[in-house]
Amino acid sequence: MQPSNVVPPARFGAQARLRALQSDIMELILDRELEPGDALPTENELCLALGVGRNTLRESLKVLQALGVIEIRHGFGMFVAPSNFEALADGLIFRGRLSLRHHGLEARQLVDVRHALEAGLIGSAMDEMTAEQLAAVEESVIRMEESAEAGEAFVEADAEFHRRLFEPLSNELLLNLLGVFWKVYRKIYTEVGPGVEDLPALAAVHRNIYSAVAAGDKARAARELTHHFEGFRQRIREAVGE
Amino acid sequence: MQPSNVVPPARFGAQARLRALQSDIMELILDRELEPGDALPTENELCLALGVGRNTLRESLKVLQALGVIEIRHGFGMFVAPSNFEALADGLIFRGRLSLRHHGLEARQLVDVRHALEAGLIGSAMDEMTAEQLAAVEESVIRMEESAEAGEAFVEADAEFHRRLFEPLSNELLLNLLGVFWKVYRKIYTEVGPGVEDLPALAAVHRNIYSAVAAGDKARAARELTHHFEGFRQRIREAVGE
DNA sequence: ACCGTAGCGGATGTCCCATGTCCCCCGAAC
DNA sequence: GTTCGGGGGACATGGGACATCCGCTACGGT
Repeated sequence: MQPSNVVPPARFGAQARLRALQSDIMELILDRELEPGDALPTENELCLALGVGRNTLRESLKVLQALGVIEIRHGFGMFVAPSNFEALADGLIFRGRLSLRHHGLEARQLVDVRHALEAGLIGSAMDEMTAEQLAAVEESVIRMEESAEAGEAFVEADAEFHRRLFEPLSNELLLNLLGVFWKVYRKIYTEVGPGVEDLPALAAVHRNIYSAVAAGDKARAARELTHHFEGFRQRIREAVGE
Repeated sequence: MQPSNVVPPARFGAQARLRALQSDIMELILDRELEPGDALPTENELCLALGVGRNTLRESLKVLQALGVIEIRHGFGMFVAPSNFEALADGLIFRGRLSLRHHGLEARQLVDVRHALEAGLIGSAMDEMTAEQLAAVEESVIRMEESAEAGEAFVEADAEFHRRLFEPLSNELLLNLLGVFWKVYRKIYTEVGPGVEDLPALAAVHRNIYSAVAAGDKARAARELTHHFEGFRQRIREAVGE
């Protein structure tokens, strides 16, 4: 009936079996040479093919959906999906917020990871940056400055600035990862941040980063990025130190 | 029937509702001030508290488990978990393998991300490294060399080497992330790798990295790491170019 | 002939229930 | 005091029923 890959003697841990089922589904996608965008078999067909019940199957399917492996469209079908890190961000944000209730260790580590990523990569990004890309970065800075002058927050321009900074690496996966940490940072920021932000100062920090990049001074660019994060680390310490 | 926080007019996408449920569960953990290791309410209690059926709840729960937010122990209960990136690695490995069927773009990007992480962080790690930690790194290299001489593969020593290299940063989260990319790299490596590995050469590469670190030469350390990855990028190109 | 809409079929979403499995706890026996 | 085994609670799995949604098609009006 089934390929014999089902339920050894159930002697394995339940957790391992669920992971095995996820692997089986991914293996099936690879075996059938499905490409992103292609439809998967229906739930019932998968139940039969994998020899598990619909509930069990759906639990694995949902996990794969959260991991961005598949996309599920209600009433239509399931498809191999392009990358999607949304769920990862949510999980990390949760961990950061959870840690803020204690000593904020993980929150600081999350910020440190973003810091390490950006400071470590800025040099390579500068090597590859074209004049157009540099101009795009400055455009984001200008939008920040305009917003700051008008007293408006500039979340969007901030995200764009950092994205454009690393676009020259032309690594979509890396940009997604940086985007995740940007989002995590942003969330932790609003959690521990002060009621009012010093918008002009924040815009100035980005202006400094830009000018270091424009000058081709990698060491200074990394240093300016460090400033960008250092103040925030301090604030976390204060927030949990109370 | 249910508390009324359910299904506005069901006008929302199904995907969004599932994500909202996950958020609700995480909010509930934060509200009740549960710490890692604490037990969550039972499934039935959560069903009542959140106003959803058990299956729907379980699908969200499994996602949170995969994200490392909670830990489910069969027959005992559910608990707030320490970080766990296992599922993330599986998802990334899948994407890499999937891309190898075509042009290997994502596989190369995955390797590039690991490269960028390690090369970008090695400098900071060297700043913080103590003599004991340096000795531990060399110990891993020696184990590699011994294994290579005996003609045995050294997967474990390899993982340990890279982990010890970045332990000085004392950022558990970052080490987990690097561990994920190590695992992804390893998997892609065995997928496209040659039947036989040049073990002595591989050990020598690590020896070179170590000596650059021991000498305190950051630029050379980053360069040696680049060598470590460059050959592999080439092999991916060959594997998909055939 | 064209277009808008109502209806149909199929697939996923949600839920409940029954049964299997596992784990911790505690009491009894040694 | 230690060990073994039963009990009870909690999760795991499977199946079925019904709700909901989506894309397609066929009908009817213009």
